[in-house]
Amino acid sequence: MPLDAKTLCLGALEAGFDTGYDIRKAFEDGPFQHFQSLSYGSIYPALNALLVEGLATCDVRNGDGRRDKKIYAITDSGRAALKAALMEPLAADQLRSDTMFAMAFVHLMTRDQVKRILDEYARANRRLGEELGRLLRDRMCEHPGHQFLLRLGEDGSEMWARCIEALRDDLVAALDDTREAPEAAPTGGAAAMTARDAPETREPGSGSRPGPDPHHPRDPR
Amino acid sequence: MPLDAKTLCLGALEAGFDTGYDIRKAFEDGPFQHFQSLSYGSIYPALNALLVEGLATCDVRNGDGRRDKKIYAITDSGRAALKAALMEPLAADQLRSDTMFAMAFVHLMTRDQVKRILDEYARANRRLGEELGRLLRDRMCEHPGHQFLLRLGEDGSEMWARCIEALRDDLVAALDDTREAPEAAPTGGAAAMTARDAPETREPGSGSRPGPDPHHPRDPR
DNA sequence: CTAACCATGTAAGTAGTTACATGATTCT
DNA sequence: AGAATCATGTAACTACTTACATGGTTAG
Repeated sequence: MPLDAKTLCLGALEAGFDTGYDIRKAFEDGPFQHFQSLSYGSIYPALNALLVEGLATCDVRNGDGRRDKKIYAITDSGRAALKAALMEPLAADQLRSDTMFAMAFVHLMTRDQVKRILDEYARANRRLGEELGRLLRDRMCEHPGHQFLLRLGEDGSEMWARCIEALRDDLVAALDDTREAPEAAPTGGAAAMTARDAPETREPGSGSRPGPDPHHPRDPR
Repeated sequence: MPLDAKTLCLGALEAGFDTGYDIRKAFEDGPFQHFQSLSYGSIYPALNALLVEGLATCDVRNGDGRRDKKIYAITDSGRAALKAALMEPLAADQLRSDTMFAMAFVHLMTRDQVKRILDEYARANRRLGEELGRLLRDRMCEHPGHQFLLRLGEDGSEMWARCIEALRDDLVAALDDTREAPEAAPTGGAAAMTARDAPETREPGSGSRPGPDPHHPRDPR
């Protein structure tokens, strides 16, 4: 079973996000953005439930004039509950990618449309990677867990973008072939194969392909 | 807006899955498994809606003795509707990874638990990659779109697994450091406390991360 | 002989999201 | 002046999932 809103909020509190507003930001632009999502409508009720169950406490700060601010904090039993939730088997990842689904129907699109979609998609992934990287470096992250999270987000996004770009050209080429030369083309051939091989052949070093190469000049300091 | 159940079914029909049962398999074990999910409760109503709207037709096969089988087929206007859906801006990918979220709280876990979770996670991803690869090769896929989908799924999963493995060892090492060298903690609450401390103690000099080679020996093979 | 597979469907439940209501403050 | 940010909360809605109901067929 996937982690529910309460557990997610507990985690956010443990991570140092201490108001409803702040928690939402953690899931919107913060360290969790790539891996979970949660909106106000889930957060505030969850927070109240945590209070009732004694898993969190709340300290109301009078914000002179502006709306009162509720500072939440996780309790020991809250931390125990979080721990317990992490102990039991974690649900498998769930991905939903309309773009990838759409790619199953390239035959209904123009070459240019396919190219545009894929370019945009790769760019979006790269942007995400950069944002996570910035997050990692800007507020220099003490926390090994957070570092891990952000690095993986960064590396994963970057690599996914490279994958897309690597196979994009093959796809577009194949499209041209099947459309312009519906019969003859043996195709797929060279370009496709080289890209294809990379992942499984444990080639020594030659392949410049989409291989995992998270070697960004990560701040060797 | 994400693609709805109707559009997803339309796509499955276009891809050649022609019964409700078959469509579910396409999302469960088939080419879409990695990118979308859909269950009976959505599929059958969607299929009926498509019939009503003239986007699909249905041919009832009498399965002597066994339950009748309904063979669906996409119509021209169905194909047009699918095409139209793919034309308008596609929703961004949405990932939900409880495992990655959990990694933000490694300080609440034992070293071995972290290792176990990560190993299992990497293995699961690798399995998925292999399954998609098998799918790609077994029923040799004519279709450029399907090929693209399966290849990306395969490569992506494999690479993600590698990423995990590459950063896993660093994480575990960092964990050992911060835990084993807590400045002379009196330790009232045993292991839990020492683990707890890590995040806020802004460790002064040392830095758990030795500068050189922050990650992945990167496949020195 | 039992488990898994084939095959369709529905009703009830779930867990969320969206949009709204409210309002001060700070940036452009 | 207007937009964005800070800040909390709720009610209505939505779109799906789960579990059930049904039952023949095939493989171990």
